[in-house]
Amino acid sequence: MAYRETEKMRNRKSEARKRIFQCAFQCVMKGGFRNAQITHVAQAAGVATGTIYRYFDSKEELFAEIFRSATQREVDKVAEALATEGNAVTRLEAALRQFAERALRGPTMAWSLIAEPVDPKVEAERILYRQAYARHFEQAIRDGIEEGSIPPQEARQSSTCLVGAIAESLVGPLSPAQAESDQTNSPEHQQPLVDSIVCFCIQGLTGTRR
Amino acid sequence: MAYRETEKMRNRKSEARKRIFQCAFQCVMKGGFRNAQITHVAQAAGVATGTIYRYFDSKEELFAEIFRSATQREVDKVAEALATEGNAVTRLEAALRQFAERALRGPTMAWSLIAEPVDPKVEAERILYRQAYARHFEQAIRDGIEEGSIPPQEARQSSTCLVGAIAESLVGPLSPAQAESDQTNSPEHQQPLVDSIVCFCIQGLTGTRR
DNA sequence: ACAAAGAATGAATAGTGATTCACTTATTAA
DNA sequence: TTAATAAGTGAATCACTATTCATTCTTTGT
Repeated sequence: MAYRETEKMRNRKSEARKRIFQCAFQCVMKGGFRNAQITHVAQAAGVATGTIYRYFDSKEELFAEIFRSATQREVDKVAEALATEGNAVTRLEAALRQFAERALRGPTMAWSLIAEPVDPKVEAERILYRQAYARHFEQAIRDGIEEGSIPPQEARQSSTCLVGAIAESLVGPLSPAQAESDQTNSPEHQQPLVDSIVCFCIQGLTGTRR
Repeated sequence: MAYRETEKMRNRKSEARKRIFQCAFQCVMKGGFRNAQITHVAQAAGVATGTIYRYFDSKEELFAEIFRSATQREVDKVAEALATEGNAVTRLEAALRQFAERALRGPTMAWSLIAEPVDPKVEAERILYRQAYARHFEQAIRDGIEEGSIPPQEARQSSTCLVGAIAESLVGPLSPAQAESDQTNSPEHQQPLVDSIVCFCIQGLTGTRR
C-alpha cells in the first residue's frame, strides 16, 4: 500500500480549485460569459483543460457557481441595506440605490449577471436570484404595510415589479455597446438616472412623491 | 436569350417565401426559438434546407424577421390602446392591461418574445422593441404631465420602468415550467395578477392608488 | 528504491446544427 | 427542341467548443 491523500495534498487541491474558480471569475468579469471558454480559463489558471474537469462537473456547473457567488454578494448588500434602522420606505430606497449604484460601478459584470444571454443552467440561477431579491423586497414591503408607511397591496407582486423596473432601467446603461462609447459611467451622470428609478419605484409602492 | 423571370414565377417565389416564414413562425409558436431548427422548418414547409437559404440570408435573419413580425403586432395593440379617447392615465392603464392579457392568452409565444434566451441578432431586436414600447408609453406620460393627470417626472425613465415591471411580472407566469403544470392560465386566476401589476404601475406614475 | 494510487496533461474526439455547393430539375424565349 | 438561366435539393462540410482518455508525472508509504 502506498499513496493515501494527505493534508498537504488536500490543501493543494483546494488551492487549485480556488485558483480555477478565481480565474474563471476574472474571465467573466473581463468579457462576460460569452467568451469565457474553458480553454481560456485553463490558460488563465495555468492548467490543462482536462484539469478543470477534475474540479467541476461541467462548464455550466462552473459558471453557475460563479454566477451564484457574484450575485449572492449583491443580494447580501441589498439585504444589508434593508436591515438598517428606519422605516420600511427609507430602507427600500437605500436598497434600490445600493443596487443600482453598485451595478453602474461594475457595469461589465453587472450586465453579465442581469442581461447577458447565458446557458440554461445559468439562466436558471438568474431566475432564482431575481426571486431572491424579490423576497427581500417583499418582506420590507410587508413591514411597511404593517407599520403603515406603505398602503396595503400585493407585496409579492409589487416586489417583482421593483426587480423588473430596476433591472430594465439598467439594461441600457450597462450594455456593452453603451459602455464603450460615452462617458455615461461617471458618477455625476449616473445620479439623475438612479434618482428617477428610485423615485418611480418608491412612488409605485407608497403613492407618494419624494 | 431565354429565361427571364416572369410574373408567375415572381408570385410562386413570394408564395414560397411566405410559406417558409409562416412555417417557421408556427415552429417558434409551438416550441420557442430554441428548438426551431432549420431542418425542422424546412420539413414543415416541405422544402429542402438549402431552399431556405435562397429566401433568407441566415437562420438569425429569418428568426429576427419572425420576432419583428410577432412583436410589431403587440406594439401596435399597445399603440392602439393608447390612441383611444380619455385621459392619459386611463389610456395607459388600458394599454398595460391589453399587453398583459394578450401575453397570458398566448403564453408560449409571449415567453419567447419576452424572456427566452435567443441569438444575439434576435436579442438586438428584443431590445429595440422594448424601446419601442417605452417610447409609446413615454408619449402618453408626457400627455399626462401636460394635462395634469400625471405629476412631472422623467417620462423616459418612467416608461422604461413600466416596461421592466410588466415584463418581469410576466416572466414567472409565462415560463414553460409554469405553463405545463397548473391551471394558472385560466382567465379567473389571471385577473388579480394583471390587476396588481397595473395597480403598481399606475401608482408609480401618478402617486395615486386606484 | 519501488510500487501503488492519484493528479495533470492536452491532443483527439464528439456533438450539434448551421451552411454550402455540385448536381438535378424547372422555366422561359427563340 | 434547344439553349440559357434560375430554382430546388440534401448529403457533405464546416465551425465551434465542450469533453474525454491514454499517457505521463507526482505523491506517498514501506
